Amino acid sequence: MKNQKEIRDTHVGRLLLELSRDFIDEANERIRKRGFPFVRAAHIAVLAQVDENGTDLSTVIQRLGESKQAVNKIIRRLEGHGILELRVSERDSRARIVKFTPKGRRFLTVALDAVQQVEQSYSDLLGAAEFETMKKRLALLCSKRELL
Amino acid sequence: MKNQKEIRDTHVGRLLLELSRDFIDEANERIRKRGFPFVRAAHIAVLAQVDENGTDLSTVIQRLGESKQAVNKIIRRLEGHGILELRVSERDSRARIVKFTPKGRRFLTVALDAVQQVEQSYSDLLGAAEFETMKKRLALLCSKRELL
DNA sequence: GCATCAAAGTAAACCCGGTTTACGAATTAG
DNA sequence: CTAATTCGTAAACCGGGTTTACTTTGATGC
Repeated sequence: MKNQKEIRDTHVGRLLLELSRDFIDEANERIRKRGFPFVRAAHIAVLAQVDENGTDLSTVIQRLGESKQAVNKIIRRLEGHGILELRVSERDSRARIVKFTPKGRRFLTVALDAVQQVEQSYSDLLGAAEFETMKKRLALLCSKRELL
Repeated sequence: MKNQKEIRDTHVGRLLLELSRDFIDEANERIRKRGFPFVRAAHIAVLAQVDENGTDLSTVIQRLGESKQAVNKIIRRLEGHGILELRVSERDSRARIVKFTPKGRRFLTVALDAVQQVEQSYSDLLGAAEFETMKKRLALLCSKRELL
């Protein structure tokens, strides 16, 4: 029989939120130190949807599930930082293709590096085996929730 | 040997972020339907730091780890919605005490209810035993990270 | 007791990321 | 060809966060 206080402190939503913030903060700090001081959480979310060889703006937007205006703002900002570039599609002159610039590709490597480091530090804290099964369950939960 | 695409899609930061957002969205939707349509993620974070019998504003702020101005804004908004009230401390006339109003206490019950429902739905998806061990590991990770 | 310093809270200006409403321009369907 | 749809942009706004600066009150040293 849990009291209110206990629920508030220990429910899984709080744990997930706290850890996801910690993860992002930790990763961003590493990225900033390696020459990209402007990095923000929102950037990472967007960049994760841009493929190596470029992606249609509209599909980036659709994958993120936010309004096209919101995504556009972030992408324009990243363009301003020299990470992304936009080209007009040959197929459809309304459409835009989002691509990494050379600097953007460097950014990407740094970012993925940071992510792996933080992930490793988590794994160290928990032990590799336990960490892996935890991760598998998170992934399972994620995929099941997507189906709604 | 993972390729970049694979890392981007499967690192634990993404899983945590996705799930925590899903959890909050799900809980807030339930809360909105039960008579508190104004609820926002930031409210919940703040309210979680206010005890049954009231808490010093300064300790709420300190527990949240954000600037006092930011927290003040949220609290004023919650005051405007009739959820919280502020009183001057008897001990220190600079200080303020944050308390739930009667409506606020109703809100709290609804919110905790919603949280438990969502948590239960997660547990159902994963199986109770697996869910519990996952949660324990998340909590462990959380507490170890706090120590820095 | 007083001067000084620290702490609590507030105010204002600003930034970032998201929304809605509205629109132009290009493509597709009928 | 016309109509409807899709792609992107613009502008106004909101919520939540920051920094800088300030008042009021309390605590400390002397």
